[in-house]
Amino acid sequence: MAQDTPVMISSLQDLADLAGVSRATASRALSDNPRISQKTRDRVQALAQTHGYVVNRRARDLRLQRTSIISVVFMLDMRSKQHMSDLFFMEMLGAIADASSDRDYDLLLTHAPESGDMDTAVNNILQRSDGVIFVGQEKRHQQLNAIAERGHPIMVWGQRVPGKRYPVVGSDNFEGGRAVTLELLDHGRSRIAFFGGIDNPELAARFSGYQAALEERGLAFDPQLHFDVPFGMDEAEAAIARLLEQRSDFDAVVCLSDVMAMATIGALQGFGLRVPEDVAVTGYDNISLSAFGRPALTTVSQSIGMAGEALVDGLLARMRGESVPDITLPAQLVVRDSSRAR
Amino acid sequence: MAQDTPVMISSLQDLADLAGVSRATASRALSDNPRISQKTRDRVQALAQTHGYVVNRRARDLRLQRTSIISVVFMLDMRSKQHMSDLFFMEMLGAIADASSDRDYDLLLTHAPESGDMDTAVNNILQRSDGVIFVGQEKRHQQLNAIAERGHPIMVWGQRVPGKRYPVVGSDNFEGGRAVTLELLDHGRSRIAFFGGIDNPELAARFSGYQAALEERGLAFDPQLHFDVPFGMDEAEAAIARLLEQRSDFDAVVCLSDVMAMATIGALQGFGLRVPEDVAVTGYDNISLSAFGRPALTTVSQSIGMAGEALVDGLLARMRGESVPDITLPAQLVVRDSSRAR
DNA sequence: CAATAACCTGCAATCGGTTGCACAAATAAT
DNA sequence: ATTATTTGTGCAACCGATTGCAGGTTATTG
Repeated sequence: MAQDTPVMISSLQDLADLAGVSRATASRALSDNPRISQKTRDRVQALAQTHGYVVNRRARDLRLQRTSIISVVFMLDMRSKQHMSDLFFMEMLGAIADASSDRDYDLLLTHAPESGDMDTAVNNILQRSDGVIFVGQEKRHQQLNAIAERGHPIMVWGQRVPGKRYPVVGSDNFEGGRAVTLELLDHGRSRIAFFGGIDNPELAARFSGYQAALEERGLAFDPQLHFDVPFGMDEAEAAIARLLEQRSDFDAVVCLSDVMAMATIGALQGFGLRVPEDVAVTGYDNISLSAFGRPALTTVSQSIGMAGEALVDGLLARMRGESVPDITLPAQLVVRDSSRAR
Repeated sequence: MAQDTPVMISSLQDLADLAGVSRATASRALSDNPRISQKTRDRVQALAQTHGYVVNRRARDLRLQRTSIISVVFMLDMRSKQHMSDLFFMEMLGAIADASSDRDYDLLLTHAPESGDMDTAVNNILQRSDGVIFVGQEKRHQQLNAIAERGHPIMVWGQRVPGKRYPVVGSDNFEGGRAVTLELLDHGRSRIAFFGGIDNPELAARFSGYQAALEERGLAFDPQLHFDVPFGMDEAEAAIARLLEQRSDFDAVVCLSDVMAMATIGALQGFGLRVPEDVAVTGYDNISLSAFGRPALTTVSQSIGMAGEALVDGLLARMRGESVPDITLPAQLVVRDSSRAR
């Protein structure tokens, strides 16, 4: 169990001494610099290996004028109570963490500044890290543009909005909204409500997809069937319950998130309606819990794992000064019980 | 003086030049060193303020032989498929992130090494950070002891196991298990099953609480009613479904986690049993979704926010060389519909 | 007015690496 | 054998802070 480790080495100097070379040579040997003979390189590297030497990243970073840290900022809309507990964000964080750790970058979690003072907050963040990934663009589009224009490397998870100056990775929200609506339309539903605010670009795109689907099937969009339901579960369920007392002239509901869909199902059932027999419900995000409700949730899967990688790789490219194309990941319909009576 | 010059200052040297003092004096002025006259301190600090100067943490850390980073390691049991998507861990991460950011430490997320080679992994982690918070001790108790004995600052979210050499913060798992069982017993249930493996100290403590409650009410513990259900939702639901085909001679189920409880409710309902009328179900963790299932979940709340603070503060104390007492946070019963027929 | 104490401030070393440049040794060309 | 190349290493400056120690002012005292 105790593998006999020889001398404990902590600095490059120690390693150099041990190898009988200078610090400079040792450094180059470790980084496979071709100017160092193969023999020396091998010897130094072997020595480093057996003595468990690893470079001090802070020292290296200091010299190289970088930090080896990527910041992640979640742009949550506090007002609407959408917060970290929204599982989608958590799963996204996991994906980004995996990707950045693979690429030898540390991850720094940061709050989005609640109020408007984004600038100083972002400056602080940038001083501590080499680049920033923003998850969600919310209504901060202008601020993101300003940051990008100052030349700071950033990537954004979000939607391609016109006039943006930063690269985004996003899923095809339009297509997702369209697909889920078509699924309902093509299985006998005709009065399809849409639950959720559309006050940010991603949500607006899903809403457009919903409208497009209706149109494709020759149905007119009825503004009465769009309800601005808050994101938080508590508020959502209460709001939906209130809504149901006034009207229930729909046979399906497209929800903006899985969490909201679960709240909706709860409210419907509490109101004595059966899902999906009386009202079909669909979610969005395909969070891991969505398969386990009663009924299991029909939803749209965003490729979160791919998103994490694309965001991190894109950011690294930005840091190298390269330009990065926008990426749209496929949104995939996942059909489960909540949309179809068996 | 009162003239604002938006000169961008990046190094301490710049600031010193601007103030007409040496780097040394500027450094001391910023840290309120009493050896610097009040007048000079004020002037330098004001200058730093107006020019938006902030120290380069990497440089400072290098000099001070530290990193200003706290690592968090989630000790997930990969075998049992309990993973990051378990919401409890996510909420815990959020709490730790908040606490450490308040204290000006960055957070480094790390995977627990899947296999046994914990030592080198931990060495790597420790080289990058000043201390480590382990969330969950699993079966790694010995390894944690070894790390602590080598003098590395660590804190563990877990249970006070005998012979441990590291400080823990945990919730009162015994009391939580006891409380939830008593709740069931005192509302008419008598054949109470226990779902979940007890192969780590925290879970074992909950199980002990369950047994203790039975005993208090004069009931014998029936080993037949303990089922080792896997943690992952897919596996859990499948396992429970299989189980139900063989037997259902119980009127209540105590589950080890909320996620597992949701799976259980799904399986029961799928089997045609009503919850809570036929079988009452309780969870553990009080994750934010637990209030919204049908029925809403009776569960035990662990004070995650407090836990995050206690873990971070404890770790900082360890880093200062202080000794830290174990902390047990209260486990609070949260009664909802899943345990009581209305 | 000179001597001593009390205060401020700056010099320079240090943390642990990376890298431009100079130089010595080995090899190739004349 | 001498000069021109190539090749392998080392010297020393640098990244941006902190801090022990010495030195220069000013205030206090005899």
